[in-house]
Amino acid sequence: MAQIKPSLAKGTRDFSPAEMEKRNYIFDTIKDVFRRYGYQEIQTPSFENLQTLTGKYGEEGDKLIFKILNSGDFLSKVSEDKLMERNSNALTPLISEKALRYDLTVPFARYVVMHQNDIALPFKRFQVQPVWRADRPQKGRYREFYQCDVDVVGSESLLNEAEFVLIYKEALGKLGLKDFTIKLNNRKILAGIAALIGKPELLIEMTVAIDKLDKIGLEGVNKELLERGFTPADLEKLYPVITLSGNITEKVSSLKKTLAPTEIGLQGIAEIEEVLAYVQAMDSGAGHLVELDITLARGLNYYTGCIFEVKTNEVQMGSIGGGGRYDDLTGMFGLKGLTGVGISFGADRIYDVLEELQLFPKSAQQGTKVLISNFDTTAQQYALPIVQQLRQAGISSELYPNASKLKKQMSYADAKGIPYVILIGEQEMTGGLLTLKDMATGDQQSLELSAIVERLR
RNA sequence: GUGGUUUUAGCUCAGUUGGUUAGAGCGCCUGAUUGUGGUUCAGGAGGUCGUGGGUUCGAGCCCCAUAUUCCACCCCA
Repeated sequence: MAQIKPSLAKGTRDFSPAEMEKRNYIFDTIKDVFRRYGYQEIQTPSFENLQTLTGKYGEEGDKLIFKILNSGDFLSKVSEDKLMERNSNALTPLISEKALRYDLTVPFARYVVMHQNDIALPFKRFQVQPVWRADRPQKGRYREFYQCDVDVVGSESLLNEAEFVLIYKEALGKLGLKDFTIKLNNRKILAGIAALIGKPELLIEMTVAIDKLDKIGLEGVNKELLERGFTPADLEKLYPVITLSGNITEKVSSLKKTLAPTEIGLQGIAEIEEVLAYVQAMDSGAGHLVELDITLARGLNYYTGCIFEVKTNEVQMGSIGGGGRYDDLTGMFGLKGLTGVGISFGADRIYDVLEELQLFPKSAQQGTKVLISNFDTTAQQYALPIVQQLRQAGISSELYPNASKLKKQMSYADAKGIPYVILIGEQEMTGGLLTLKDMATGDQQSLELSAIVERLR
């Protein structure tokens, strides 16, 4: 067989042992918080029927879905005309019926509809799995990455939203992040603003434009709004909203006045206030993390109420989490009137942030505690029951599998960061005591196995 | 999808106007030490210069294509 140069597919990475230790530390920390808030884990398949995924993420999102070619001679069933048209978009559904999941929320909605008779509402689930996006990779952006989602369906209470704020606070705090902001907004406020101008149909255009405020400034936003179908008179009305400033209470009271003519806008503000009140009642220290940011839009089309986004202020990085309420996601699968709300942690970005800030604890690297040397076949035979006894005593142990030079075995222990080595040779086997070497200090002493177990446990 | 950028030893990187045999540090292997790693010393291996074309007497260096890395858009975790 012809040799091929080994390489990774664009936007993917291998995770070596040291990286997996750190990744698992992140996953374990986040999952632990999820469980303590009463969420249970599920998993769904890596790929779904293409139909399940398309049309949920907006036009841009749909383009980023990785499609899977049908099996067999998939072109034989396609008509000559379709092939000659050379129209990829028209051809795709004919040759692809499956796709890699793009996020965890839509598969979850599908899951809820399919298992509606088995689950008790409100249903609180979490899910930690990889998702795939055919995006162009760059810093903090991969084509395969893990999301840690928590969602609850079947409860319209804003207590859920408030708990998500606390989950963010707790999980990110446990991971060592000190300075981060949980941005909060509500789609109803955005709808209210659009209604105020009298152009509810331009809601999406409006949010996309004002979302860029911190990037392109007020003038840039105005320019973009004009390009997207708004008039100078509209900009006049938008001005006080876009340039909203002050602390969260000031923003709320200012918005109340501006949005007074629109019922939906007032409703959005009321929801924000309620969430904040819950947060305050549960943890008075969490309120300062929350910021009302009415320029926060979030692309995913299915959000209808509160929306979240989390940014770290310690390093330059895109959002490390986001989420929101969706009132009718299950409706697309035939189950109407079921509301849901959830958030997501971007594990890979959090990893990059922790790495940059050097926040991984030493204990995130727990490997083999003791290596037993291998002198020759006799010593190996002698060591077999010993290594098992150590393992049964809960001590991570390994017996070097070959009678290589001791120098090589010691180097192995050193390279792998194994803190202790047990030497078993002629002397030890006749004397009945084992030699325990502490790799950090270089000290050696002769001990009985029971004493070694005591010491290493 | 658009524009730019990167690619040379296992890793991080030098490499002059296009000119003999492509370098360094770290790592790796061997020995000093046949029962001892991490330090020290001596020696050694390892490269189709991302890939495919082209220009040239001659290409790591110039041109074209392509892949890849990172960055800015777009969008997002």
